[in-house]
Amino acid sequence: MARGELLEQIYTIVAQIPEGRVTTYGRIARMTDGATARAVGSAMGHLPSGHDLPWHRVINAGLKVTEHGGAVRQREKLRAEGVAFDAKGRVNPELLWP
DNA sequence: CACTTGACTATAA
DNA sequence: CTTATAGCCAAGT
Repeated sequence: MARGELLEQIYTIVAQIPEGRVTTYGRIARMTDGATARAVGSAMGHLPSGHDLPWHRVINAGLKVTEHGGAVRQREKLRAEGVAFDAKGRVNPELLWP
């Protein structure tokens, strides 16, 4: 399995996340054939300009948005899709996409 | 090629 | 709750 295909799998999976739902880096990694959570995070951080992936629906294992440069914008997008956060900034586990 | 940096996670103390 | 360790990968320098 070529290395670049893992990224392709990651992009494909992220593109499948339904609106209003979320998933984690680790889950995506498990869905691919060999990628790791770190690889998924790296992929999200190196997304080429002009992409159409719902990157904002990918959160960390703690069901929270990882603090990074676009975290605020990410929360806004999720909020706009109807994703609610609790007092600790955590997302409802029921919104997890398999 | 080596080294660093960063949207990760599980485990232990 | 926090730190620390270890394992992990991609892209940039």
